Amino acid sequence: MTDSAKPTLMVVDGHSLAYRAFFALPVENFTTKDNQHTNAIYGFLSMFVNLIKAEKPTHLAVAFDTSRHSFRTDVYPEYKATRSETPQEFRGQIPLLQDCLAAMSVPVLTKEGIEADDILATLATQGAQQGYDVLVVSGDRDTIQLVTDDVTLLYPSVQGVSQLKRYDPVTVQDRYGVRPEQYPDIAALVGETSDNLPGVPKVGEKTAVKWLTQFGSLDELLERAEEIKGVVGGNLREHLEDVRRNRRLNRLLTDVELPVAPADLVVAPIDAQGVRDIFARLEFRTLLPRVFEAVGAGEVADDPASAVVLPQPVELAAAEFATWVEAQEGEVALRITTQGGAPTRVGAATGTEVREIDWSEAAADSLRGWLESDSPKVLHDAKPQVKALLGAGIRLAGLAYDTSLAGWLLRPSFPDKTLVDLVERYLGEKLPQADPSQLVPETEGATPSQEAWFALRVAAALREDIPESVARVLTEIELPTLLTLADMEVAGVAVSHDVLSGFSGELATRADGLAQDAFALVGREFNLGSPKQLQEVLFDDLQLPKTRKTKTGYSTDAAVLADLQESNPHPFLGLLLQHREATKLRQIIESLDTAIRDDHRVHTTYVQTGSQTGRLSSTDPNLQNIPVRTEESRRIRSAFQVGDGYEALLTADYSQIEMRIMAHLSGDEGLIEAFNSGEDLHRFVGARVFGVEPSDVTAAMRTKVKAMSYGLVYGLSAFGLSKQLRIEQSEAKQLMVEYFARFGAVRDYLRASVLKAKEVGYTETIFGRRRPFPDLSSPNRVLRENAERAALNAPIQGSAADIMKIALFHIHDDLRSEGLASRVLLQIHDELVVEVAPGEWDAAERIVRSRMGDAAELSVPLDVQVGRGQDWNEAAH
DNA sequence: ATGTAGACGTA
DNA sequence: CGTACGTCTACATG
Repeated sequence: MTDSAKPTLMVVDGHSLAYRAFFALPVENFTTKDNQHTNAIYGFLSMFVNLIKAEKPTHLAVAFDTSRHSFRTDVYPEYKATRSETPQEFRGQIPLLQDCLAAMSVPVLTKEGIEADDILATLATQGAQQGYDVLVVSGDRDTIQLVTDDVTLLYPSVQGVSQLKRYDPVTVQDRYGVRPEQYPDIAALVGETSDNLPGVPKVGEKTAVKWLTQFGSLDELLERAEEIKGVVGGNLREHLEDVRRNRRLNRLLTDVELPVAPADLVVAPIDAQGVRDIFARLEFRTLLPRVFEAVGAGEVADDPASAVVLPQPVELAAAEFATWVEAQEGEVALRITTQGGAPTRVGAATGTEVREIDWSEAAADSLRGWLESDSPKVLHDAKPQVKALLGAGIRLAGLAYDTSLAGWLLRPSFPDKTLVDLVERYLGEKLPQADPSQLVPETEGATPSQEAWFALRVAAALREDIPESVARVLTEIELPTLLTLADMEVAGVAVSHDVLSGFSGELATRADGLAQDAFALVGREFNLGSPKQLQEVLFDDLQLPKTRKTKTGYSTDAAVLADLQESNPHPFLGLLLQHREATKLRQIIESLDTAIRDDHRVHTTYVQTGSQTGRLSSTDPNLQNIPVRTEESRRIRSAFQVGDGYEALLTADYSQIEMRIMAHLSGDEGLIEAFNSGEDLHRFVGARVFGVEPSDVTAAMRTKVKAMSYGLVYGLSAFGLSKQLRIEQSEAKQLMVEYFARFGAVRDYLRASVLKAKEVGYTETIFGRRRPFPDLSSPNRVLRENAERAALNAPIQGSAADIMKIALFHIHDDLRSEGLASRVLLQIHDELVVEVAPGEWDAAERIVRSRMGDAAELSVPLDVQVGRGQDWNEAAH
């Protein structure tokens, strides 16, 4: 019925609709891993994008209440007073919802002391006067009064938030029996319980409509109230003032002063990256394409790129290509495409020109000199390219910049690691990509040299944004580490298939036996590996008490099973735990075994941008989580063996590096003394905390202070400590008090460090690596406290990561520069595994000890433990 | 085929 | 209600 020539203004009551969504959607399904509830946000946005898609408004705004206080509460303090407190879980979602809307370029309107519906009423009135078709979207019945021929109300039906009922003057008349502008008269007579506005007793909608029809208007009715007979007549006469008050309060303001007019609310292009970022944080996946679809691809603000003119690649012969790159004065960007780990093409770029060639023997020969020279080169994600060159016998040097690492250092929390992402974020352009789903792509992807050209420009943009200290972390730590990691990945580590498969067979037999015993106990067979089926068995068949709740049911993890075993001993529990252990070990062994390559070695990939703190991560397979805790699991480590042509494995690990960093950063004299005394740390701390001689520290005391010390680094609470140690919360609290009485500077440092982070918005390691923490000032308590713990940990874990990286590449470089064949194979956060060539043990040990010990100048020594063996397990002692 | 939840391995 | 990771299985989606 809308006149397509007229613009459509849609105004939405964000508060009331989000509130309905909050109750409509089960919170279990809408909680992020950080425990942020998102049901109201999701429900609102879901409905919102449907609306935009269906109604295609040309102008758009969402209004929110500021607080419960408004001019209505000034007039009538009891207004809405009976409403229960809006839950914190709901209120916390509103700022995030507003962030989403901001990213979608939707104006968010609020005004102190004014309710959202008054803003709606004002805009609707103005819009209708100015020739718009107006759509009011609200869950508050009072907005019915706004309906006219030009103003339509969309009101959520009882079925749910996604169903909106459309009210025009005819529908209102049909449903309520009065014209829209009379609806407040009915509401005034009937009253509104939810707003704590009592009406006339015994008067409902029917009576109210009858009276209004009979008298023509509310004023007339109140004037001639004497004419109404019976009990209700009496009631009306007794409540005249209430009705007048109700009518005053339910009249929406149409003259609120706003900073915007309808014309200012024209639909704007969305901030595509901003929407991606916040949706990623809220863990919305399916919503993203819906938003983009609703706003229409043409409306997305990341388009202007098509206007960028790409330099056209010039294909050269190998010798000419080498001459060209060698002739360049400044940095040259480089992009080596690979297939199966071998180079296929090479592209090079300066700011204005691009050149490329196919990879070939001739190309390798011509380019070797330049590639191995110090001439500065800029790459995006250099490591796989460095590895491909190593495979071709070329060792890349002169690595001046890696845009992937730089992007990560600047924003470690964002997953935009591809060049496409960086081009979009830092250049606001689109890197042309061929559609991989099409055999004959409609759009040409960028060529290698064009990608290099983009990388060079991204590097320039990143250099603008990156603070000095972070830039130094890139050039002085990350880039040399990258080259070291490439060598480590290429080297791999020898793993014995025979050791693994023997163990795997044993475990399989054992797991089978345990499963059969368990089935016999329960009286039926089921899948022990299914948490769902397991719950039935534990809580229905065996009638064990319910445990800790999870999103989908009750937990069956090892900790709660151990608790259950204590409170309700049952032989099934023991079998289950043993079965879990056996199958877990077997699964680790299997995945390791399938990762063994033809050279009998396992080649992991270190993800240098894989953490937010500066640590590495390891994938395909992950060699940083090989079991070690139990005697049995260490058999897996004995499968990691010294390779052919080498003499021994050397392991070197930092002892208590995080506590040492804490001692250094806090300057706590007690802790510094502990490390300088040479005494066992936990014994020393235990002696101080419990006021006994170090020799009198019992095992129990040591366990307690050890847990406390480690917990400190993670922001542990008395609650967490009591749980971990299985002691009373009061005792944990007391332990913390005693601990801090002796080591107070530690607490002072931790407090000050979080406070500083809140002030500047980021944390910093000893070497200047930064991690942003926007959530430290979040009004949402869960988000804020999570951020506080992470912020407390980040400088400590991050500094340890920095120190290890520095030691790692120095060891790597020293081994090479001394012409040794020994090589570093693995890094497990605070441990290195080195494969030592015959006759090189002493040299290797010397280099490892000195480089690890001297990696940083702290106020306490960096202690390094070195072990030697034929396999990883043996070398660990 | 792809994604999520629960569980669990490491520092 | 302790930080940082990766990977497996089962199971629910498409």
